[in-house]
Amino acid sequence: MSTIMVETFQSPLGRLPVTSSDRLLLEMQRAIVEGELPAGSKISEPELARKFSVSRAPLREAMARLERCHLIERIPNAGARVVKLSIEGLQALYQIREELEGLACRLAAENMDEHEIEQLRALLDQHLQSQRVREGESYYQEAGDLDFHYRIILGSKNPYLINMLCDELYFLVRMYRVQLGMNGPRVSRAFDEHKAIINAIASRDGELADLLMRRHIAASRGNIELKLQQVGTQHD
Amino acid sequence: MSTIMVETFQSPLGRLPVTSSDRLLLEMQRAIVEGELPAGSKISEPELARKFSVSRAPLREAMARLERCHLIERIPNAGARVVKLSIEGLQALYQIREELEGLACRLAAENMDEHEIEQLRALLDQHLQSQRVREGESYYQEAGDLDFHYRIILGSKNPYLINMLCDELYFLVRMYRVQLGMNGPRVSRAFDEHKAIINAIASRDGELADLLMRRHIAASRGNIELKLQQVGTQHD
DNA sequence: GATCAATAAATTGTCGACAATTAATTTGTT
DNA sequence: AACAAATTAATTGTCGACAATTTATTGATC
Repeated sequence: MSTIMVETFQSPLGRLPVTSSDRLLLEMQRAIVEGELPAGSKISEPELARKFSVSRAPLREAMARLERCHLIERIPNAGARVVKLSIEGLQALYQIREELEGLACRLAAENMDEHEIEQLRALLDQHLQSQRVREGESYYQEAGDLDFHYRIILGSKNPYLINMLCDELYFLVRMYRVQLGMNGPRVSRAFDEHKAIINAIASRDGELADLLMRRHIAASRGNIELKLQQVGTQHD
Repeated sequence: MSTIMVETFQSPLGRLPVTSSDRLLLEMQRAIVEGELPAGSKISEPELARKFSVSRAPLREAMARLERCHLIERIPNAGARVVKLSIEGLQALYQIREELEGLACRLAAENMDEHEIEQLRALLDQHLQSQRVREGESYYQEAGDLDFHYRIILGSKNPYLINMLCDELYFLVRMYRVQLGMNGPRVSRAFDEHKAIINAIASRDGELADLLMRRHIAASRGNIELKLQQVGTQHD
């Protein structure tokens, strides 16, 4: 018996989108992360249902899942709003991220096989060849940085960890990244940090990989904090 | 202006149950955790809807939330089953728990105020006076052990951490605990470990509290692992 | 008798409409 | 004119029915 293994799903669903509510979820995740549905704005069920040409049933199911990944906040009988980005929120989020992705690195160093590590190296080389990364224009937009973290998390082989990071926290992380951006010298530095993390994993040094990932995430947070303070003081 | 603050919600909802689907969620969580809906059994939407005298709409919303806390597993167009308990699942779950509750302890040592710590001590004293705990019969059933971990997690003051641990992972943890039980000498040892953790938090030693909590959880896991192996070999 | 195809039954996903709750508007009073 | 209460409008939560998909059963073929 031979089955054709599909490439690792990096879909937020863990599967191909089959139902209406699946498609809605993906579409709304994108819209919120990219700011098309502005942070803090109210979500009208009838309006969105018309916009996407579906009934409210699958829309509400999609919204339940959006709430799960912290992209919207619901109050019973009152409605839902897109989350707001804040420094406190960022710090609380990245505190968790440091811990969990550090753990993911440690586990990845134990559990990733040589082939997966090789693929990860290839991915980084691919990023290096990208125009935008070389010019320090951006990194976040590429499936790039995301994919790098994704693969390490998947490499941990812990289903709960994978679920929490890839399905729940990452959209919010991406929302901060996309709306407050990574650019300038941080881009190439982030790239170098990724390299170092892979090397640690490849040499099966989980402790080091853990440490490097924590630093990497802390640096990334500092970068976004600065931007947040800038836009925060803009409107004073 | 004076507002009356309600006691910390230890409701899984973070609020009082207002809607039908809220009540359904609580009821089904209890039923699954206590094994009334047996592990691995299929869930029939029409049947359960009749049983609880509601339509399928709120039932499906409750099921979406049950999936979120890993109590059921759904396959699109195919149905949902109650999760099965396994050693691999337990290990993956407790691996996360060690990390996150360790973090929670560290943060709690920083962020809990004196009053909260005092309340926590009072809670433990209360447990000690409980008949069942003194006789080593059980600990898990009390809101007891749960409440202890709950309060520390709440004490971390990190909303994402609180959400992940209290709303998502804890029901599965309780399911392992309730169905595979804690009894015998482990009960009083667990109590002593709780005491030590509080002391560390009270002396603002986050590092120690972290360490002690990790050990506490690891010990608890070992205890459940033994039980799982027993029931696992029973049916061979 | 076993295997596969076709049909039938059951279950899930989606829809439109109604009931309950909340928010907005209007009206009346100070 | 400002505030409060009552009414109106809008939104959310729930329901029953239909459509699409999957599972079970039946029947045909080798």
